[in-house]
Amino acid sequence: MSAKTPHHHGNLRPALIAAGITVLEEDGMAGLSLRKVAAKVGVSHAAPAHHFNGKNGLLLGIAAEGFRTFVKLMQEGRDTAAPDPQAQLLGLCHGYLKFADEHQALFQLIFSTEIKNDPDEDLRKVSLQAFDMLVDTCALFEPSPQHERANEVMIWSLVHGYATLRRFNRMMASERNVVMPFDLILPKMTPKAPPG
Amino acid sequence: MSAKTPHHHGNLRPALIAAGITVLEEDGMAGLSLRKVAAKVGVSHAAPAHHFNGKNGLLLGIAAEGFRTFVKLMQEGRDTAAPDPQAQLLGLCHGYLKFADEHQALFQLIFSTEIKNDPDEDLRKVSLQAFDMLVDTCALFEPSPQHERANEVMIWSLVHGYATLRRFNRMMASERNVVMPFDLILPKMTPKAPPG
DNA sequence: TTTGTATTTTGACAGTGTCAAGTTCACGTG
DNA sequence: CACGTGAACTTGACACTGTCAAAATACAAA
Repeated sequence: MSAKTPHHHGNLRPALIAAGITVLEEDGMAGLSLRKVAAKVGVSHAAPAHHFNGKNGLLLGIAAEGFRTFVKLMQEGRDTAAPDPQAQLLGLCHGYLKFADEHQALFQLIFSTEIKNDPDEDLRKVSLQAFDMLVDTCALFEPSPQHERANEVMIWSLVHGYATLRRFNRMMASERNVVMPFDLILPKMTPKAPPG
Repeated sequence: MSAKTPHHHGNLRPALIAAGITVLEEDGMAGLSLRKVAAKVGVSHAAPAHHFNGKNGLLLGIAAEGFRTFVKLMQEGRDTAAPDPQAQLLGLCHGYLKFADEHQALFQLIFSTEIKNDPDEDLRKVSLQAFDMLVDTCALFEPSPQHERANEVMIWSLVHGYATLRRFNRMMASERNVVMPFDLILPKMTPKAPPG
């Protein structure tokens, strides 16, 4: 249980994840290598593989960390919004879009199939946390008469697709730039309790 | 202009793209390498790089081909649907989802930022073609009073997000599997001409 | 045939992930 | 205090990757 610097470096795991995120945001997914991360932290080239059981493990660790800031931004979006359901939902979505904008590589990574999701309980836990935020916010509204979860699926699909579309549109850099304020395409749902 | 087998192999470019797609759908993005594609076609390891100006070029070629079958499936979705606007839009979306389901790696590739979009005119052209299909189908409906393109953006966001969400949900394999028929979350829009 | 040009091959290089074997350190037990 | 014992890390090697320059090949035109 002692938490003093144990060996040459110390607690490598979090340092490697942090360095990995830095490399990812600087050089993108293609520039992320175990050896570069190792060099950035100042350890030998094979050290990361030992801690994460291969590159996939490092990606899992980075993705879990990415989900954490994802959840954090969505929470901040809600916290800074008015308490009525519509504003809460809009705030959540703004946090979602902020994450997609400011952490493009992480956003792509956490929704990527490049990672083989081993029984990494941490990642699954924090990803369900993100989904829970959405479910909780949608619970402020009347459920769709057609399907109990239709609201969640619709909102998540909308915001996720919109975030990806914006990225893609910017990437293609066509003259047809159709990005618009997100609340313009948010559907109307009836809140459970009147806003006051 | 002569199209006889010119050299050792012949028209390598399309063969390499086809092999690349095969490798991609079998081994995923991680297993796709220039050398493997070259071996599959039966040429030397450096031949692909010459035709595509590096790996990124091959990815551009594969992505363009992916967009073509993407457009094809959406077109088929419309063709096999009733002529009224709602059925046409639903058919288009079913083609969209079919592509995402049956060509997962391609779907991920064409919406990925891993590709540096050089002035590859072919890719941009065919990607705009896909967007046009959506615009044309949405043109069967009254435009949103708030913004001229709100319908397109909303529909594309919805269907794209839904496709990704399904993939992600399946990947995470949580007990919370919320996939449902897509038409349940399609918003109501008023068609321009009465269906008949 | 000769020339010319596009196509393909060959060989080399640095960088990658992974594995096996070694080294170094902290720590608990005698 | 000496001593192992095990975890953290290093070292060295291997196969594989993308890229490049130079050579060899094949076809078209003259």
